[in-house]
Amino acid sequence: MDATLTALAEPNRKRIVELLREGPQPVGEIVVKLRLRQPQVSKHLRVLSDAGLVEVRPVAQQRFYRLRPQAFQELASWVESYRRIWEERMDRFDAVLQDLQRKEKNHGGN
Amino acid sequence: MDATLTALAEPNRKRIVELLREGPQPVGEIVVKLRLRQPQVSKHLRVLSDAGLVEVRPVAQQRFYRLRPQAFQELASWVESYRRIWEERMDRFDAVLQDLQRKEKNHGGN
DNA sequence: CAGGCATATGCCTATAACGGTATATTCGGT
DNA sequence: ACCGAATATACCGTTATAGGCATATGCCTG
Repeated sequence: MDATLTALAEPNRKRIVELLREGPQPVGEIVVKLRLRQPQVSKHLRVLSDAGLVEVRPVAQQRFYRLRPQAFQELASWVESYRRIWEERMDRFDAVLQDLQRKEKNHGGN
Repeated sequence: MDATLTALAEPNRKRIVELLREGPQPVGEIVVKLRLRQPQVSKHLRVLSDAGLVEVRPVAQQRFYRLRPQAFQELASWVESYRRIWEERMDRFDAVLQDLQRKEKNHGGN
């Protein structure tokens, strides 16, 4: 998860990922479509690959990269774990705070 | 979205976010629970705040931070946009590749 | 209004990571 | 076996960012 987030945080890497949504692509095509230098693309793909976000399939001397569904499932379920945050009525901020205050005063703090 | 991902990519920042899942906390409590120095916590909170991931509410000289539901909703829906990736049968990697190859050969490539 | 908390900010240093260019590697075709 | 295409790796310089420490700011209490 950590690696996933780090990988996606880099703008060009995120662009690559978004491009790959269209389907598997060889490195050279990514280079052209995103106007990046080939070595940078290879490096970014390396990071994405280490993070488990993409995988490769060699075809002749080309290497096709595609997204790895599993990584996105995991990311999705991590984000889901925050669902309660926004489903529980969170606009009661002040009420919650007053609660906390009260508890502190009562028994000398947590 | 970019800012969101960058913010979450930093390990200590992610820790803060996960801690805040338990509810709003003043800076000092985060400092203690996560064993970080106060200035770093303030700085990380600044970044999280700029990214819209958290918001503050001052109470006396304390400042309570809490997660901002909206940010997580947006993150969730970004991840959701990848759902088709894993719902479409993606194990047909090779088939897809053969398709691509064919097209290239036929009309001199895209 | 002085003193003390809680938090934020400024400045510095170190390190990680990106981009650039050159080069190595792998594989297919002749 | 050699050559060229596609991709990966190595090395370098630069920059962004995190951590550390000192200090400023805001607010409550006596």
